[in-house]
Amino acid sequence: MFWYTRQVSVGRPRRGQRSPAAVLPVAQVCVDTPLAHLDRPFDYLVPAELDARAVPGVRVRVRFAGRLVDGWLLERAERSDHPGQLAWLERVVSAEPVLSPQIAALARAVADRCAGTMSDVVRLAVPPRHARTEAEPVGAAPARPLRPAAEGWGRYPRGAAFLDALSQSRMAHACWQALPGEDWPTRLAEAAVTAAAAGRGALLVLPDHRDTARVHAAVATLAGPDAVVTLAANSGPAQRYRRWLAVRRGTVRIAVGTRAAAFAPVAELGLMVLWDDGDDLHAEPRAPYPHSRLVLGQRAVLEGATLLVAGYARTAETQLSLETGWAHEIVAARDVVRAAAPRVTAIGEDDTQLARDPAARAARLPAVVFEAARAALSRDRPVLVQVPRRGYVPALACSQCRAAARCRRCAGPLALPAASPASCRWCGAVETGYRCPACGGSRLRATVIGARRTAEELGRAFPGVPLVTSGGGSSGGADVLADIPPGRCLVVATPGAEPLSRYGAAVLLDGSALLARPDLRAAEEALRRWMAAAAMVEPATDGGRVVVVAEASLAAVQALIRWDPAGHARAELAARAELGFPPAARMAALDGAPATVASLGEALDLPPGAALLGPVPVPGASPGTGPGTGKGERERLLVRVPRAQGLALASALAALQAGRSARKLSDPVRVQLDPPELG
DNA sequence: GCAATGAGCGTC
DNA sequence: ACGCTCATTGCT
Repeated sequence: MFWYTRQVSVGRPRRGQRSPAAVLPVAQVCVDTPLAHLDRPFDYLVPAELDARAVPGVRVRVRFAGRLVDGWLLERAERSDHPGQLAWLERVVSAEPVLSPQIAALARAVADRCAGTMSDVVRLAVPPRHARTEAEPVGAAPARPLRPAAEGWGRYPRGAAFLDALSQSRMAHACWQALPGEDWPTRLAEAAVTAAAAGRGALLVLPDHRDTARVHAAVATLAGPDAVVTLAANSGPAQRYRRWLAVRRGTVRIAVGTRAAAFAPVAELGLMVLWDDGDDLHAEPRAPYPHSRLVLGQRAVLEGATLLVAGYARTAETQLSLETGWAHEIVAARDVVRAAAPRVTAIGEDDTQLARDPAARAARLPAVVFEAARAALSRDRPVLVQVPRRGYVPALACSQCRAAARCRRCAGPLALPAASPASCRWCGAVETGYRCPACGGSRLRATVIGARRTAEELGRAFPGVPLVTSGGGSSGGADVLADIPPGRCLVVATPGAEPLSRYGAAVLLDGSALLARPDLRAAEEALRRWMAAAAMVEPATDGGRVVVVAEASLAAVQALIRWDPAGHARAELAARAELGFPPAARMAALDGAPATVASLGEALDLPPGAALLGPVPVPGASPGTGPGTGKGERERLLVRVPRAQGLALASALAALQAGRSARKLSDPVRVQLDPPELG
């Protein structure tokens, strides 16, 4: 029961004059505080003079524990359940309702699933205000576009039905495996414009700016340049806010962007697209670490919009959504896939069958690689060479016979930490006098550097052919080549930095580096990157060839050869179910100081079926060497529960964090649900 | 026995 | 960073 009592003005006599709004005098406010135990709405009295502007969604200033803090007005109410006296709403920062009821509900749902706080999620969802931009006149909503023809979806048996569902605003969650060589930006644009033609909004979330630009261009081609905006953090605060406002105000119906755009307040949302959900750029690095897949999945449930998860490859998570019946698949028939795919050949790491050509022989090129490249160049086609990204720990091999170098003590892989002697990655033993057990050679070479060198050697085998490189620098993608000159050319690129082209052949040299990663997703990730590169190669019928340097017996290699992303995802999901790993189970990683982590087990009120694993050293933080040791040492406790207990696990972890923040424990514990990297 | 002072805590 | 509670202190 709420009773208005005139505030006794202690020290602030000027405030005594305020009176509350006549109707709905209570404002429920989400206060912007980092404290987990305060993650709930707080009630404030709306003074009569703020009545008109204090609408749900506006930014407000309130007095909270004495200090003025930011907040978001969630709802107006007739009364409060708070037994004490209410404080006044101090200020409505702007009239713009930036946190719509839909996005507020989404932020709450995402926070609940990630064991995070609503204000943390709202800060990810709502861009910083830019007052001058807010005051600019609002544009008129453009006319509805016409439903596009979209014949391109005809190659997929359920494609037409999917577009029909969109045009009738029926929900139809789907997972689409694009054919090799598919003009996927145009297909996605067709889907988005189909939704827009039905009067609904569309939101397309892509891993990086290059993909975003391609989809933006495809939508603009179909529906005009005013029909679409790109929401990007790299375009300056004014422009960023202006575009975001255009989406919120319904001036633009189609929005594209990277992971922050997953929260974009698109009006009357009908379609959401997530492209290449296996790309780790979709994982938000800021607390509470929501993945775009989770955000869009929650929105699909809350807002009744269709979610389309699309890519060449398929993740185990997406496979699970198919197997539970939540989504249906849109895939081409086997013979259509075969007709579109290049011919894929796998050669082992130690394949010593060198080419007969003298130049290729001098460059130590395997015959298959040389032949594939030569054939493509003779058809005046570019050749793509995919090399590992920087940052992978290079493994060592005998420089003479290329046999993998192994530790004498434990047979673990030898590696070369920066400016130090070779040592074992498993037991740490230092190897000084290496002798190859296969050929007696005494010199080592780094296989990853060797791959890069192979790319150079490839160039030497084809004198006179232009050689360009893309990616691989430390400048964070600034050295990525968008296009390449037409005609014959050798292109050396790191995964994700491949210039757009129709290649005659591709050589995938990063196989061993990718597959050797001690990560649960290594195989899935390798296949995803290989398919992204191989999809740019001409079909086998036109002579397109792909050579992957990896053992043909590996499942990921087989899936590439047969171009079978669905089969690989099925096997991956089955394997994870067997091991009790996500997405078959739900896991949480709790990172903190060793003493703290050790005590977390008892502090948790875990749901039934929960298991604790570890503690283990936090992956990525190399133990024993480097400056990151000592007091900064961190350990990780893993908690695993059956999938059905995911929400219960998250709420137990939120309660843990609330308890810690209430007790003012400064020593932080990082909680991450279904962490993307699992040793 | 009780006011004056200060530390701790919740936060509307 | 404010205002509340509650414990301690010091004086009558």
